[in-house]
Amino acid sequence: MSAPALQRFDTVRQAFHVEAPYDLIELIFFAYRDFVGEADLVLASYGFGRAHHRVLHFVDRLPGLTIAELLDILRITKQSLNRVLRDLIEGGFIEQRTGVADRRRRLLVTTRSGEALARELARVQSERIASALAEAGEDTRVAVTRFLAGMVGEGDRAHVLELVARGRVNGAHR
Amino acid sequence: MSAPALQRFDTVRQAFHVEAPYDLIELIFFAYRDFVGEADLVLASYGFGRAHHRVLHFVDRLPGLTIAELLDILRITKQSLNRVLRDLIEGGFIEQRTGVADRRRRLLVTTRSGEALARELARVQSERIASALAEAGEDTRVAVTRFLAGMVGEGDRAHVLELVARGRVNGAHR
DNA sequence: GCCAGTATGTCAGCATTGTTGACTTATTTT
DNA sequence: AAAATAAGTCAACAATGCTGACATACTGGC
Repeated sequence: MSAPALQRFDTVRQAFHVEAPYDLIELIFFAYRDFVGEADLVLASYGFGRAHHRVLHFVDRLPGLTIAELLDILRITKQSLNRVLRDLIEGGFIEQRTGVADRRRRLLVTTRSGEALARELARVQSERIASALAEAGEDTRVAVTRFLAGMVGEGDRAHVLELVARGRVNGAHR
Repeated sequence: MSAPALQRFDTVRQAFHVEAPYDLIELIFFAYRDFVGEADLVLASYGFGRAHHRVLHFVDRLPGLTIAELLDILRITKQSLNRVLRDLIEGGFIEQRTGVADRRRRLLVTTRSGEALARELARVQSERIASALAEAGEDTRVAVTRFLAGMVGEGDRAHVLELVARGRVNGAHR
């Protein structure tokens, strides 16, 4: 919708007292809370937190990821990243390799145990997603995927969709 | 699905190398990041954070909420809640009233400016949801609602759905 | 009316994960 | 050789979780 069109819509919405989708706002909160909460339990037994999960997940999905790319995905500072990355490297879950074309770069890859943990976390979350999709009806998946993509900021959406697709390809090749 | 049925499903899944829904796992991360990120910008101009948003939101939606109920919704400790609640009360966004039936209880309600801020935040988030739904096709809403409800932990789902419904009723009455 | 239980508030300390700012090192590009 | 880039590090701080301990006010049962 264009900007003027949005303004007209807004006027109409106010005139008719269209209610905000409070049910969805709240369900997003509760769904996310439980979605990440279950993984947190697994992580806690390794002494890790959510930040470690995010790093491990994307390194597993995008092997050879550089620090700069990871910072861009997570939108945190390198100081924040370094803390959790150090934990993962010292724990033997992630390894750094020096870039070939550019030796300044650190290419991140999971070790065997890093991959195992990443997959275990993905499995837990997958099961919750699968059961939610099953309850909602299997044709729900396309709708949900499109909805979630639409929730991503417009400026970032193309990039995010490209990353998600890149992850799929890598995943299929391993 | 029953537990033995899930085990059989798992065996089949492994045998056929069924991929986890990595696209959805990642889209949930990116969608949530941007969904709350936009509200964070508004909150920052008031000197508030996400924790304040959650408290303000539920007090606005469920006027007369008690501390105990709020703790149950947010799943945090009373010490954590008290810090942000104090900020909101001192800032004049939330008021406490003594319970009538039970004078130990503190019934929480938003002030005029608290209501205004809560509605402003809800408006920002509503617009993102509305545009995501519009892009995905309007019939998506039912599917997304069911999916999100299915993502909530089973033990909590009935309670969550009741809360969401209660909020709607109150909202219509104001 | 007393007493156990409940609802709330508060102090102190700590962990995780985010931030800014400043600076270093290694490497590539110009 | 100089400038730009990729990454690492130190120090300090903020937001938001946590545990444990204890205080206050009120209710409900006996």
